Amino acid sequence: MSGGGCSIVWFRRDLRVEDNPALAAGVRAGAVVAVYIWAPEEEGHYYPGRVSRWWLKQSLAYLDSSLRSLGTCLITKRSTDSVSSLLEVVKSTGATQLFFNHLYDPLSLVRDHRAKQVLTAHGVAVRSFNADLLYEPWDVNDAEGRPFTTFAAFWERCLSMPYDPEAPLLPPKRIISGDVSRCPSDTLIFEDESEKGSNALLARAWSPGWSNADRALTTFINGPLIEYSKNRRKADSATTSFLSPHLHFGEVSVRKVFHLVRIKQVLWANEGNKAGEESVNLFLKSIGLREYSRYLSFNHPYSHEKPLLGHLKFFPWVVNEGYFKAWRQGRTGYPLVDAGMRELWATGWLHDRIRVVVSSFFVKVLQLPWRWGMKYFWDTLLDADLESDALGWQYISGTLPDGREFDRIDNPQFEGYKFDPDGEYVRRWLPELARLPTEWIHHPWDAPESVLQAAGIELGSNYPLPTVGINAAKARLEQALSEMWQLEAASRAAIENGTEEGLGDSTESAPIAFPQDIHMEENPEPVRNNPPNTTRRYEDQMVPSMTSSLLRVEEEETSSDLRNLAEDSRAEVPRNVNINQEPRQDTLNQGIVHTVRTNNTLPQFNVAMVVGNAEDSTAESSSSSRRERDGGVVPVWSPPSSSYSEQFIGEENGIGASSSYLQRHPQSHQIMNWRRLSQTG
DNA sequence: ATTCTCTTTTG
DNA sequence: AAAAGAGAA
Repeated sequence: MSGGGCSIVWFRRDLRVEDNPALAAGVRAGAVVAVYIWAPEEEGHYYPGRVSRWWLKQSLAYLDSSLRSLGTCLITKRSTDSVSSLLEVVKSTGATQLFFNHLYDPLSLVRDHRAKQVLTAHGVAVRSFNADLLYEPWDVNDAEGRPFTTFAAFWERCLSMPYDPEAPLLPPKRIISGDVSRCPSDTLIFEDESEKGSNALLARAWSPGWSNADRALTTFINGPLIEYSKNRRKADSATTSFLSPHLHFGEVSVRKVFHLVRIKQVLWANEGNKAGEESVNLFLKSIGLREYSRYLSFNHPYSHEKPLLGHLKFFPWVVNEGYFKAWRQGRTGYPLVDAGMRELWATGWLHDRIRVVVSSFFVKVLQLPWRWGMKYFWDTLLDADLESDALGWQYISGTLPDGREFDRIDNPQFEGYKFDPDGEYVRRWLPELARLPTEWIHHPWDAPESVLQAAGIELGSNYPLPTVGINAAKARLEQALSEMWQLEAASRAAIENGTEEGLGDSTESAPIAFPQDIHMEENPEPVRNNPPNTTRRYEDQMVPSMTSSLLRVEEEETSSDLRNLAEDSRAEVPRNVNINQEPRQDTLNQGIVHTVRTNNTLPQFNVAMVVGNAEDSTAESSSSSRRERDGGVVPVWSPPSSSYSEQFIGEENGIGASSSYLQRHPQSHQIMNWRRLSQTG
């Protein structure tokens, strides 16, 4: 086919052979070298947690064997710098092209852009594709062409785009292997000795790998999907799709999920199956939230460390590592929260509802800094995903325009009876409460002494009393808010007087650091799903360490480099390049629709486009390639041009904030509420 | 029809 | 927590 050397297909979080545009492009172009580069130091703080690494290991092995059955193998490289490793692979294989699929987290955006620059400079043709989303972030804009800032509007737009998401690609029938005789694989180490025991148990519950993902998808769509809406509020039932870890690593493509679900949707709509339709809409909405997390991360690349709305800048967070520890250990004294936290630690999994419960408790009752909680989720979740993690915690913390109101405190006792009405979930994960009657199971502190005695519970020793009472939390929240207002007023006055510039900024832009030396007792035997009659005392509950033991010192440099880079640059400011589009000829089924879109002006916001290697593009378009529109485009960051805070937070005083995010949401509910509150308080 | 109450939803 | 919706009186 295309002359010259082979192409590298760079796998990242697209560990599948089906509907993988980068792989398809490589196969079309001739011989393929499939590469995975393990460079966790590049992730800085966000070195993947134990269970996430376990999954990755399995998934890579699976991908390797799939590739082998197709005629090639997966080359694995251990690296501290992905781009240099790519160059080495280029040198040792004589590759002339590089294909990969887009990622949207801030680190990847920077790294992938560099990869493109460096390899292009070395004469390698680089092309990248959309494999992770229904629509590229820069394709979804409001009527004025600006990115959406609320989920509902975003998702509505996605569902009414003038062209459908791409139909999934079939897996290649066979792959011609490039010459890898001079490109040996490194052995990748994903777990240390202390982790092996715990990891062994994960395999009982989960099967990573793309065809397992496929099976999970089919099972879900043909089974629980129709009941999704009815069952979604049960903390405990196995009615979710369980697709999130598969989706995180790209073992199954969202586009495939979307298409299969849509088929059901049409079917049920025809049958007039109301419940089915509602279920589909709800499930698609959760897919939409995943899309939105990428969208947000792309448009606001600091959303994993900075609040999108800056109005909490002066909030006096409770920096109390004791609270943090109690939360992690599942010893807050609120049964639903504790059950959730123990399930999380034991299994790496939590139902979405319970994620909301425990994180809301964290932010509103304990009033701990949300990034701690976010980091802990990152460290412990099997489906840990930076973009979703950030979206979730920002939503809970009320720093999104459409997030939860900040002064809303959810009461875990009431939520307990809502999501776990019979207390079964609590009994499973808190064996010490197993004998408590349902009447008291979600608020043992109210139970009569005789009841507690009969259940073998001694509050304060057996099971803790509430760490913070709900009423105390409410009081403290009010007080903290008025404190915040005072601080803000002071800061505003200072700025108006011109005496002070960066007071506020320094507060918020030096975010409260992660606790450094929280090393907990690591228990070699992981806590399993304890049968209710086991009498395990809470002291036995093990807790993971916050800082990964695998982090090395040299990494500090890497990560701080990256952080500096991140701090100085900001996303966007498009210099829009019109992209080379001839109307696509879709070999499958959507050719006509696409002409519409190609005539539309291309995105002018948020992303600078780089036209792909010209020679390559033409070669592609002359063949009947279906994904050529993605092929030439790599999202690119423009060089640093202004400080972060102007762009993303916007100074509340309005100075020079014409384009500020906050100003686009002047009616932000939080602020209204606080004004009211501070007058009374 | 109108108000009141209970339920559901809220990213 | 608050608002919107559904259903009852």
